[in-house]
Amino acid sequence: MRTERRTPLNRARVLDAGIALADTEGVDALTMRRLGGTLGVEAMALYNHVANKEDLFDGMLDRVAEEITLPDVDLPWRDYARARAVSAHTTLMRHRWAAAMWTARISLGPARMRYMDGALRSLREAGFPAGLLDLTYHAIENHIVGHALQAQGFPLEAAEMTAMGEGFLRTFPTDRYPDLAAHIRHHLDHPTGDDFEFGLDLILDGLERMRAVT
Amino acid sequence: MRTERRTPLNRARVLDAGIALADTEGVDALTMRRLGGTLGVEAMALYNHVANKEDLFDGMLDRVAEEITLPDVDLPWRDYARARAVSAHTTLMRHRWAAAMWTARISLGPARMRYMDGALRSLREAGFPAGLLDLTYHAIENHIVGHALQAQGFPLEAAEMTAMGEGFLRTFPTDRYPDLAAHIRHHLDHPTGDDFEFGLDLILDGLERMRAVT
DNA sequence: ACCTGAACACCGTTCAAGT
DNA sequence: ACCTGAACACCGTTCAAGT
Repeated sequence: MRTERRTPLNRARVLDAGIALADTEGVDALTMRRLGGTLGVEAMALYNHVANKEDLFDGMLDRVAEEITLPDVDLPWRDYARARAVSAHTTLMRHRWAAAMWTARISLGPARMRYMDGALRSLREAGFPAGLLDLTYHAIENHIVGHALQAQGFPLEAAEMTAMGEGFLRTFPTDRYPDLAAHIRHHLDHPTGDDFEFGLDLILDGLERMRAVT
Repeated sequence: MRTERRTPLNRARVLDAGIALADTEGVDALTMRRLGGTLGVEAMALYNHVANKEDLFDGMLDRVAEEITLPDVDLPWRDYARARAVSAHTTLMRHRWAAAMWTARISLGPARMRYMDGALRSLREAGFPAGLLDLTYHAIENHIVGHALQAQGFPLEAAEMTAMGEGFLRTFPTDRYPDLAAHIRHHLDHPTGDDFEFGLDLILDGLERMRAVT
């Protein structure tokens, strides 16, 4: 049985395979050799399509950014900000490894530039003055990334989550840290965790109030 | 010239050396061999004091948590939350590598447990009901971590920052992303970035309002 | 143009051996 | 009790060589 010669690699296929590997096995499992393996190719072949591992991550990140739905530019700023934040949040939940790189990397691809520029434009057109605008943008963005990073510590499956928590609480010094114990128990009872939109609306409400004043 | 026999290693010295190395050279430069080198010891000797690299990071993180000043428990919740958030923020700015691990790791040492338990206790005693309390805690925490992660992408020195930005803007498609370009320019003009407290107060104000209602 | 083999300078970690 | 040498199974990356 002869294995068919695969269609030649290209950058997009390398990036997508990288995302798939990081999604399923974790970002630590993403090595050039393993990534090559999933594509039926030696590790060195990847260097024809990405400059190095940094460039690979930057490319993966921008491809993730493409998955974020940018709202209609004519929406009121609050609806625009809310819709884009929710979409960014959903996307980062699908690709949890991306959270730690999301704002920490300076290198921006076109999709991330569109994302940022659109958000900033919406705020400016809503009348946020220069200084407040940048603070506003970061307040929202920090919440998105902070939440995604927090979610990273938890397993994806609810059952797995419960098992982890039970084992955790068994050895936990509940009497010394009663409030923390209650907090952990709360996480076990509410594994879905819709607290993203709670914090988001808190921020958006505050921003609307500030905008009205200035 | 004979080198004096050093006082034997212990866990605290290993952790502190790890923090110092990560602070100065970046977390990627923190390898067991290099860390051993800074302590005048072979890499393998470290395994007498930390179980493995995971354990090393967990230990370092808890030592960082010790640097956070926990406010007086008798303070009103808003003052407590604000003081602890500002102290956590200052600490994470000193140890930027810690941001990505801060909430993503489940393994908690005693210092982080004290930090979390104290924060949760203050909110509970202020009358936040069970459900709201956990949302509140995360809203604040997400902001701290989100901001720290965002700061990670920027160099520490103002001069270095300006140089980076100038080079960045030179090749930047300003006409295609005018609002993003303005945002970057804003970052260059305000390298200090006191936007942490802006977002923090936004959240705290919103929380106080919710607490008053319930 | 794209891929591979061999090689280099690293990693984390184990373990028997030293003091 | 603490440290080391040697070793193992990996890394990212370069480069000459193959098709």
